[in-house]
Amino acid sequence: MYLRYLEDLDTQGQQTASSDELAHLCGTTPAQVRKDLSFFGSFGKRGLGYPVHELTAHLREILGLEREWKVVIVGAGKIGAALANYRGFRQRGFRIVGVYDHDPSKIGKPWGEAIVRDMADLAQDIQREEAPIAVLAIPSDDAQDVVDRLVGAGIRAILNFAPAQITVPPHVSLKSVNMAMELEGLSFALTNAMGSQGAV
Amino acid sequence: MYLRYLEDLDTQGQQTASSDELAHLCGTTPAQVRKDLSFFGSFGKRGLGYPVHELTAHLREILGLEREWKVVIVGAGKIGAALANYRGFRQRGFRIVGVYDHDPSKIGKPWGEAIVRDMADLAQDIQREEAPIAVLAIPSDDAQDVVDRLVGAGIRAILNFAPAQITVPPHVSLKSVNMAMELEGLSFALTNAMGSQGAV
DNA sequence: CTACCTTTGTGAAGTATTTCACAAGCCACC
DNA sequence: GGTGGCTTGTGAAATACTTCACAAAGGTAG
Repeated sequence: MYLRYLEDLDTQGQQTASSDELAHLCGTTPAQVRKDLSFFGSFGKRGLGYPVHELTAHLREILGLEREWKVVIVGAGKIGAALANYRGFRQRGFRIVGVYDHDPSKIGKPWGEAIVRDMADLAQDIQREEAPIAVLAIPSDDAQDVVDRLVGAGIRAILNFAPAQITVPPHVSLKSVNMAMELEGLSFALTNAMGSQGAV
Repeated sequence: MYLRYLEDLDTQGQQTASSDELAHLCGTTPAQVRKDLSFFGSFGKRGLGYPVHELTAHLREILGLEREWKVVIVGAGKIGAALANYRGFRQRGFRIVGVYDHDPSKIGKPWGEAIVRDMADLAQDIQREEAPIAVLAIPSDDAQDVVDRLVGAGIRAILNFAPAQITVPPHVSLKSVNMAMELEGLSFALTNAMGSQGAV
């Protein structure tokens, strides 16, 4: 989060930013900003603040964004399309090297810059291309199945959009986004605590 | 999260579930399950576990899912399409009453069961339909602008997919999902702590 | 009806996270 | 080169969250 705002400040030509300013931008507190950043090192100058450009570079390094990550998208539906279209991925060094589906009516058809490939080839393609990250945009029923295949093929990280609890071995990183649950959280906020809380 | 698995168990006809079982399904601990549920009341029977069907109803009530929520989608792009297509929303009581865009080439065209409307009409439509929830699926640049208009029209909750920090007055609930940040989290997990952590 | 097995609900203990508060350091100005 | 106004970095205090552990039930079998 800090990185995004620092990049904005950087393109605006701002030289330094105080923890107070960053806190305001990110919706947190100055003390939190300082503690967070101090975990990785001592980047600021007392009396001045943090050097925007330099800190940006540091954070990109810390997050591993200096290299390019190859990503495969599994599931050529609407969510997959939205993700493939999203410029932010490429800007941040994530290159989509393949899109997969098992629907014969989709396989072989062009899809953005890529062509939809058969999910049956997924495992060997991952090994050949050595893509470490997969984005899962398929129905829940197939999710764990596909995950197991991805893990077998040597995937290292999975971003899951299927509303299912999936399990992976400890050496694989997993992050799940569940849009229905997000809306339910809002429903809860509206039902209770009416008018008492803001951002949740 | 508990609700989703309880609904599964319910359709499978299971009568009761122990905190241990729920913990396993949800990837947490039995003590955590009990503490979480006890916050809202005392639903279980000692020696037996929790009554699946009854607890499901309780949770739906607590989350405010017994009523129907009207939702407008702002932005008729790929993300908007993915969301509108998502059956889970309707199943959970979220009814999409309108889709808006400011692109003249999209306005008036059919879009799923709805027709894309002009964003200029957004404010008055919200007031007329009294939709309390908006899903924001538009580019970041316009996000805060549109949010301000939504707030002015009396929106009560916003689910934001634009990768921008937006601010709302305290009586409006806000939840943001940022897909680039999720991937960056995975990049971090892969760069550091190689092979030491699992799900993040 | 009693003994025993199971599982909840919950204070207390243990961790983790956030906030406080202030010494140390940097800059600018005189 | 000293003085004063800022701002960081960081131990310590405060707060929040998770886990432990066990008394208080509920059920069952004999």
